[in-house]
Amino acid sequence: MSASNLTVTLGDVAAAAGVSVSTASRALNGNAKACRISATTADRVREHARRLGFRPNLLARSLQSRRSGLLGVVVPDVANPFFAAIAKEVTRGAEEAGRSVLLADSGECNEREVTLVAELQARRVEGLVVCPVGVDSTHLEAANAAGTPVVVVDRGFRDGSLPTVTSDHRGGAERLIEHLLELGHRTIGIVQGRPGTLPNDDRLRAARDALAAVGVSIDDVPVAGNGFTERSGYESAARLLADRPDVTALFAFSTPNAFGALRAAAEAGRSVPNDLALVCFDDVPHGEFLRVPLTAVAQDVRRLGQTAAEVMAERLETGRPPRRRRYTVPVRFIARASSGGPLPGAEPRSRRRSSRESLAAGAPR
Amino acid sequence: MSASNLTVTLGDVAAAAGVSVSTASRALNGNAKACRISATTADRVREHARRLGFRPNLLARSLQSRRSGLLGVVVPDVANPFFAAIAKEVTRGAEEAGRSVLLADSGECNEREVTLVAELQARRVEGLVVCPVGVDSTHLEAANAAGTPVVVVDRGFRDGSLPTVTSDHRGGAERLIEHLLELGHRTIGIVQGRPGTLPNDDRLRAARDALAAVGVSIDDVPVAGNGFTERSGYESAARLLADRPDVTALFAFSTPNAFGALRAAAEAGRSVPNDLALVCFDDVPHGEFLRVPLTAVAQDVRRLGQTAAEVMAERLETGRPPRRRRYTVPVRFIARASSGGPLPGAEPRSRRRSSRESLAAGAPR
DNA sequence: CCATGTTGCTCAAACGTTTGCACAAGGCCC
DNA sequence: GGGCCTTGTGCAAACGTTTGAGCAACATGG
Repeated sequence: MSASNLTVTLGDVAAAAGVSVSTASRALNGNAKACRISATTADRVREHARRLGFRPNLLARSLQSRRSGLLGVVVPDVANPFFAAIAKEVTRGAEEAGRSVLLADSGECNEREVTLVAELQARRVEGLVVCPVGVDSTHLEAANAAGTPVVVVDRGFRDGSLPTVTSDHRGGAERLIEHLLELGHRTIGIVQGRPGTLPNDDRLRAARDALAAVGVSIDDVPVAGNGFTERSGYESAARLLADRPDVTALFAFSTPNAFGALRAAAEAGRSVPNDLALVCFDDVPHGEFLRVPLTAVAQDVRRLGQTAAEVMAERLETGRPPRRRRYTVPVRFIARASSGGPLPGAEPRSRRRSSRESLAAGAPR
Repeated sequence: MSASNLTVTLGDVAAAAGVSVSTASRALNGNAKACRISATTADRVREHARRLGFRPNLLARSLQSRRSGLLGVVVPDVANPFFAAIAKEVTRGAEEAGRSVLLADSGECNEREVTLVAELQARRVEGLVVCPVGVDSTHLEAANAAGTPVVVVDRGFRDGSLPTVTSDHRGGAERLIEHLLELGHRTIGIVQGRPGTLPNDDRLRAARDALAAVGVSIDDVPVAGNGFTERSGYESAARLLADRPDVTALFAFSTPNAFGALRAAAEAGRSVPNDLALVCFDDVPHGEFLRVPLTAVAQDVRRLGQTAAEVMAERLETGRPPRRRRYTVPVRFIARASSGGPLPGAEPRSRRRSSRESLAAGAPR
């Protein structure tokens, strides 16, 4: 009998209860006391609302209150577990604050991202959490300037004013290179992701710096790759291994990159880790069940999402600009089998700093 | 100069152009011709709109047109790649139809699902695509009856009227059991997911039927498990292996279940596939790189999502009830190493029907 | 018995659009 | 030169809420 009926309006409830619309509104919105609605009237209104299955129209409410209760989330690929996890945490945060999430998928296309952001603005989202494609930020800067707070996650922009949440790309890359150096590697091929994006370039720079610190010239660091995909990983690793047969280790910038490299290595007749060490940025779920468990640096995806949600929440609640411009989430180094043991004939380097290591290859947790 | 400004209203544009709001509205909405707005006026209005950075307020538009342009999507866990993929395809479909997606995460909690559906209805979504927790469907039936078309994906309900898109759970389970039977297995332990859900129960029934067809009594089919999680897989497999040392094969109902079973097997001192065969429903990405590549039945997740999107699109476009009540998406059987070779001493059964097999273990694609 | 305060409610404007209808001006026909 | 169609535009209502201001009725205090 009290099945919800979306066509019942506040007016209908008011009429049924024999009061005016305004009284009905106040009675239902809890602040009955403050608005001096008698308890009996309030009860009567509520009773009729229930009976008619009244559902307030949030569109109307939003229009009137100028608060849509909507948060826009834009990611390059929802199906990618990385972004899915971020979306999840942001959604959770938004819902805690009573907001709903409008999710959009840019498909790694900057133009689409621009369109989507405009669309979300048109829907009057109160804020935007964006994992940008990373090419251009003018639309995001514009939205931010126009009063829609923007928080950027993962891929950021070197300059500009947008608060940005990222993993510690530099620290992670440095850690992996140091690991390889300790094992005696000096000629390390880099299977990079999408050049020009902040995560990629930060990792690349950190890797080069770490190598330069032990005297490896920048020209002795072969680099290839043009995307975070398996295909790019495969092609660039194949090229790298063909051009520079002297590389003893590969550093892949993503797990798909690493899987591609793994295939390329197999086809080049180099077995991992015996003939070639492999490390990668980003961990793979169930990594311990892989034939060659991958030494990796794991990003704390949930914390990335949570941090973004928090930064956004604070901006929305206080109305202030964000405290900081950059929020860096630590990564976790996990040594597994793919990096192998020390190179024969290499004197192991001493570690410069300590760091909590994780379990070894394939150990059940 | 033409930076978008969300506070600029149609009224401002009209005033700037020296026309009435209605004229401005008609000029901007393209139907200028049909509404007999002169070309010069239309241009002038557009020019001023551009200059002022006018962005129509979609909330107002939605309210007036009674079409929110919103589609609600509810899944139990966005971070799960399976649901993320579904969300992606549905999002894509919605955007093609000019709608945006409101995404909600029920966290496998039925109560939460109920709340979320209500919330989405309050926002006047035009349709709901739901991967339900699967316990109860009254709220979904109610929404559907109240005029918000509902399409159910993955977990459905045995009765009721909601159009439902699922994988061919029965066919997949049957195929895996037949595979094991061919290899000579007769005592097959079932590591099930969440009992009571349609995918689980369909798979279970099909498995039992397939076994019964070759004379294995239902009492000789050990079953354990209470969730699609790794933990449940681990615990139930451990129990199964302890209680019934005679099982020669396990059928896990999800990849997490399978990983759990793998750990349990290792701890029980049984190596896969030599001492124990293992097959599972659901494929794992990069399955060929696993130490023990898993024989599996892969769901076509994208097609699940696409089908849901299509069914919803047709319902929304035509306004008709769905053509069918059940849409079944075929699965793909993939033989890999985890099911091992024929049992020693077993006469291999002949296949009853043919089916396209996929590549063998670990083959590069 | 009048000023004052409190209680309980209604009126009406506003949020930013869309859209049916009316209306003025001009051209055309007879 | 009056009727009529066409063209271009404006008025005002509507969508379903919220909310400030106003107004009776009644109690209170002097």
